[in-house]
Amino acid sequence: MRLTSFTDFGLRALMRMASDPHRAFSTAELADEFALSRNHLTKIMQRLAEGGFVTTRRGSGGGATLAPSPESISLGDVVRLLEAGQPLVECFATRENSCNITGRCRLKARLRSAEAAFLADLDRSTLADIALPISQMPQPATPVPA
Amino acid sequence: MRLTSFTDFGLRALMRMASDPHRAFSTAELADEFALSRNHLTKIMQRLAEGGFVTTRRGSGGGATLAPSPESISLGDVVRLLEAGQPLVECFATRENSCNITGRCRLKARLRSAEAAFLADLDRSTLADIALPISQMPQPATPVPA
DNA sequence: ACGTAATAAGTATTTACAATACCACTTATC
DNA sequence: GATAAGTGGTATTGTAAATACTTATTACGT
Repeated sequence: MRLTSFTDFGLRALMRMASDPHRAFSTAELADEFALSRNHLTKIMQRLAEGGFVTTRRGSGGGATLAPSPESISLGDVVRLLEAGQPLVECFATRENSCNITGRCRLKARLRSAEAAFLADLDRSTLADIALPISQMPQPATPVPA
Repeated sequence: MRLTSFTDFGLRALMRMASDPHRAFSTAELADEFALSRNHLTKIMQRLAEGGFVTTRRGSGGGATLAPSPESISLGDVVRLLEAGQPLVECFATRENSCNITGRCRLKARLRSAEAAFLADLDRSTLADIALPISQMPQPATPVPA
């Protein structure tokens, strides 16, 4: 049972951004914190922007900012967005799956139920509950003045 | 959010075997039903055997048989076994993970809780609840007599 | 009873594929 | 012109699966 790294990093980014909801965070800054390539994180941010969780702005002073308030974003909603199109098991995916007992299978319904329970549990928390205050962040490497 | 194919096929195999709990199923037979290579399924069966869910016997007339009764095997237990060592997110895996906020992170606990909710929901069902009667199986290719 | 053939699990190695991540480059905004 | 998001392509890694081979056990013919 595994979430994609997209979801993992997406949650971390939002957790970080929730600590200062009106500030714009550049992908460069966050990527540096996560020790991840900036372009890779950019793609994750795009998904978050598509989902309406953040707004992005180019250019100087730009970056990504939380769109709604941290209290109004449930963890379940974030996971639903980022895990969209990620089937729990193969037969959840397409109508053209290899399972030849679709329709008679009583396992599928149980798995769906469990998945729903997972998300429902996450819905009990919002970004506000997990915001990571900046004071608790590890010290960034001090930029050496030239 | 995804289960490994190991878990997927393992559940399918058990579901199938639960329909006739005392019969020995050969990996060849089940692999054929699932359109999967026999050796691959063998590895899955080995894991199920290690976990005590089935017993295997070599040689003619051998195969895998459900060890306990279907009623006493909860779906949660099967998933726990087959997904063992499969971290929900990276930071669940090793102490040497890349996340530098371990300890202060409040996300982790929420994810653990959700994972537990997932398994708890599965625990509400047993193999007996999902057994697929043989009469409902698709017709196997008729063996041509020589 | 014994030896042999057939059945079936177990093991090792390799291959294919998708997820992950990086790099080079482009576009927009201050 | 400097900053920062966005895009396309490519390498890498890890999972999934197949192939080829080995070992164990039963059944059956003599």
